[in-house]
Amino acid sequence: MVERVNDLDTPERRDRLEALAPERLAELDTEDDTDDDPLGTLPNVDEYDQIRMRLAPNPNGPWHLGNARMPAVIGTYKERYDGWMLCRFDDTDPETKRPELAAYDSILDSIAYLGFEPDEVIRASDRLETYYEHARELIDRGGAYTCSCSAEAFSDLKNNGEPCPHRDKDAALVADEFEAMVNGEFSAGEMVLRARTDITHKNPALRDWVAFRMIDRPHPREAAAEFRCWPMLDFQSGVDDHLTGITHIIRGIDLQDSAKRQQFLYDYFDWEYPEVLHWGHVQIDDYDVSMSTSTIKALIDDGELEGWDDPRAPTIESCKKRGILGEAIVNALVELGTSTSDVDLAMSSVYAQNRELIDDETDRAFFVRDGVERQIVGGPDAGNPPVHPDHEERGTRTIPVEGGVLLESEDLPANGDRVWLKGYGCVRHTRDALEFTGDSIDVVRNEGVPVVHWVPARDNVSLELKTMDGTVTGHAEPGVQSYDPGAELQFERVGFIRIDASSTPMVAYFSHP
RNA sequence: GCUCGGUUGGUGUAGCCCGGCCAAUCAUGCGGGCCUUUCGAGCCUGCGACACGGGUUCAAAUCCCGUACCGAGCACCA
Repeated sequence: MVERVNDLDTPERRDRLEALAPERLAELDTEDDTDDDPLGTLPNVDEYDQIRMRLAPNPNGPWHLGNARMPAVIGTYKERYDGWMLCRFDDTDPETKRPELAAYDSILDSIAYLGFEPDEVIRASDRLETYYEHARELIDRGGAYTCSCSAEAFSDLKNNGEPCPHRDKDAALVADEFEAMVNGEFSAGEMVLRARTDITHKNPALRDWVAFRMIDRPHPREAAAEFRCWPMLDFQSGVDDHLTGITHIIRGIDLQDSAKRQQFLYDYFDWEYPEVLHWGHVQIDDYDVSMSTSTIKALIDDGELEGWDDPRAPTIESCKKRGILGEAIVNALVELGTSTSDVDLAMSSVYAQNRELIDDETDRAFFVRDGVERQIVGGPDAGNPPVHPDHEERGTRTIPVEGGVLLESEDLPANGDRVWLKGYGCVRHTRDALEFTGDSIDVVRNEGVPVVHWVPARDNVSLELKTMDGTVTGHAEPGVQSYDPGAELQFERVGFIRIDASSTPMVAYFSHP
């Protein structure tokens, strides 16, 4: 029987199924409604009235493209499920990953550039009292103890699955010592509060982790500068996720054990842990600079990069300068999905997305790098290429040839050969000039005459083009002068660019081919 | 050392939970062709992948075991 079914082809099976069980066929047909984004569905969405997610950036510097993945994916899910999105600054380390005051705003700016707006913004450093209250509650429930072991001494015990002497401390003493921590009566390293998990747990990463520690250096935010007793990420984030009603957490595989650690906390408090997804690290091709906040910062400090918006830096600010839309970045990042394995983001994918978004609206212009000058002999006074080849209604540009033209040296034909100056006509290279031939466009179609871009030798605009490989100087056609900073153009046969400054020379950033 | 996770074409991804519509999706990339006064867009077309070995099964990308490789955690970082 099974073999006979296997022998049927798909339409035959459908026919048989329709005859036997039409309702099952309808089910099959509706199973593949797909969304317009490539992300998978979130787990158990039906169990929640509202999907609530959070971005949890550490404000220790401006964002790079990897950081953008969080708002790109979470923001996309928010839109799909009509959910709620929190931006929570996890700024609880004034020492090792010290927050940078300017980063709070710059991160919010980057999120906005990507096209998203958090429904609420909070800072962990505003919430210390809340964490203290929960720590007291945890101590009351027997879930934590103060410990004055050195990090090394505790690590040795822990690795052998042995408790430290402080583990069975009297609850009242724990409470007192914790208040002393809160009051700043200890210095860094002298005392911590540990979560009591399972000191013999087979995974050593979960054994009695630190919940609070002392930090001597004041927090850079004035409002938080007086505190010395700071929660660790697992405690702070665990409490906040519950209090803000987060239903779905998405975070990196480096935090794979976090949920397991925090589960002990949730058990003590009798809370329900949110759904959690982990994704791998993102690497990026095409850049020589690694996608790491600290690396980029170091290169800027050393003068290797001009700043966070240097086109060689894989940052959001640099993309913005280059005219790469936030939407293009988001589309490319969303395409990466949320797999747990490490992924490479191909910049060609970002470029393809951006091209699709801006191509139709972007005016065309000529830009000649390292120009070779030649006089034009005979022929009209000016060329008139279209503003956009697909939109005749947008008109034409007027580019004079009086006084000669500049061609890219590679485009200058050999003596005696012809070349078609785009928007002007066919010319022949004779000794030291270009003679207008009056040939029709058929010579391009049938005889293989190359088509090249050009600019007037005199009436042109000097322009510096900043690219990932350094700055290129050259000359643009006169009309480029009239574009304001922020405008995007396509330099024909060169690529898309964004005008950055109307100075002399003008400054533009190269977007992509 | 202990623990946890991963491996689908050049890149990314879908499918895996619930084995059969999978001779494996879509995008990007690269190659051809058409069109074209761009190296852009559009249209047509081609290239190219289930890490390896066993097992279960009528049937395995999908389930199980092992191997290899990659990654992560075992911080008083996030």
